[in-house]
Amino acid sequence: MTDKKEKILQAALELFAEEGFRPTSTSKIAKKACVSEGLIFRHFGNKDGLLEAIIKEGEEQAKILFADIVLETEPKEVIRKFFELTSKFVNTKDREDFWKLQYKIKWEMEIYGEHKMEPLQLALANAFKKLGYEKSELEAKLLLINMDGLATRFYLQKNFDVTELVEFMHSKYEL
Amino acid sequence: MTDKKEKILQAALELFAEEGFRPTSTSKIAKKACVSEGLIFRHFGNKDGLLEAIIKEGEEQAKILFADIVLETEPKEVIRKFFELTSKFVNTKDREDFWKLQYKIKWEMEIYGEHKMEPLQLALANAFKKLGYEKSELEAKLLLINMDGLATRFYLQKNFDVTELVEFMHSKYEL
DNA sequence: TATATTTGTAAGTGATTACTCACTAAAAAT
DNA sequence: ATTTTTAGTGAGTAATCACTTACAAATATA
Repeated sequence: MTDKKEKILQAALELFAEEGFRPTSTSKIAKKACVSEGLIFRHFGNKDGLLEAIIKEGEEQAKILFADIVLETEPKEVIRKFFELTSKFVNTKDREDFWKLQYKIKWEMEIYGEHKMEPLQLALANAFKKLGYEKSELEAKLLLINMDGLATRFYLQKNFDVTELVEFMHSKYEL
Repeated sequence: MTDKKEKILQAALELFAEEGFRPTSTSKIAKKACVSEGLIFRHFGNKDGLLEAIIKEGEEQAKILFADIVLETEPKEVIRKFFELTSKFVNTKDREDFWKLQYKIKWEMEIYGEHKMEPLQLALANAFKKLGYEKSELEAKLLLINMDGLATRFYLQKNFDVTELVEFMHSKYEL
């Protein structure tokens, strides 16, 4: 990975997260990254290839975050760690940009990618089952949907207080 | 409102909902509506004016849907009618397109427009208070966030069963 | 019926789009 | 040391973008 290639990825991540994929032109990315426009196509083939590279890189990080939850056996800890995720989504500017991009892409391309959340959903359902919840699968589904709603607000509504609501949500479970 | 003007609005609504605002070209709208491209600018000034006209038209319908909930005094009925909204969002192809567009626009333009939901949130908070809920405002906020998550899944995930989850959510309240 | 206004079109406009091409400079491999 | 491969550039490309303009047809008003 050369220095300029990394600069392209960084600039593209920021611009895609800010303005979306299609509205961001390759010339703008090149300008921000201080490289020639042609270099983008040398390294990534086309604009879609650039997006793929960004998503692939981010998914590696996501796997690490998810692994900690999925490998947890203590049910209460599974729930707790899940809620802890919300703060990790906005740990760094890069991570915040990446997750914002994920949602932007979802709405722009109209693909949800539910399979990526499957291990997380299974881990949650199992935890709820252990805790004696009746409809553990639905409980897990609902929790994931809550996160989608939370993300929607967090990324789109200015001055939205996440922690207040996360704590409230957390308190609703008998832990 | 001439026949062709309405055809433009209809075509634009469908295309904006499908592909988003900026990625949809005025020439494509004109082609779908079977009118000359110039007519779009005659009637709506520019592309933004066309979007405004669509949103304005849809908001009139939204007000009617919301009024039924806000004017309800029986707390249990307020909650019930709120959950009933989910089915009304997908009553007709036009309505489904409009609400899908609303969310697409949110992510494309990065504005949430929380003020539009304020009367609904107040009505819900009041209902929860009457029902003896401790943190009624947070309860109302959470319910609206649930709807955002539900919408995200419904519009983006194929074969997603809304009613199953809506019923489950509904059952969680002591009604 | 004559005039004025609105509705509509076809053919443009310059700017921008994703992407290519011909070319150099540097690094790696032989 | 020489060849080959990679990294990088700058000036192109045709297509498409939102939008304009000049003009015709339809409609409303007098």
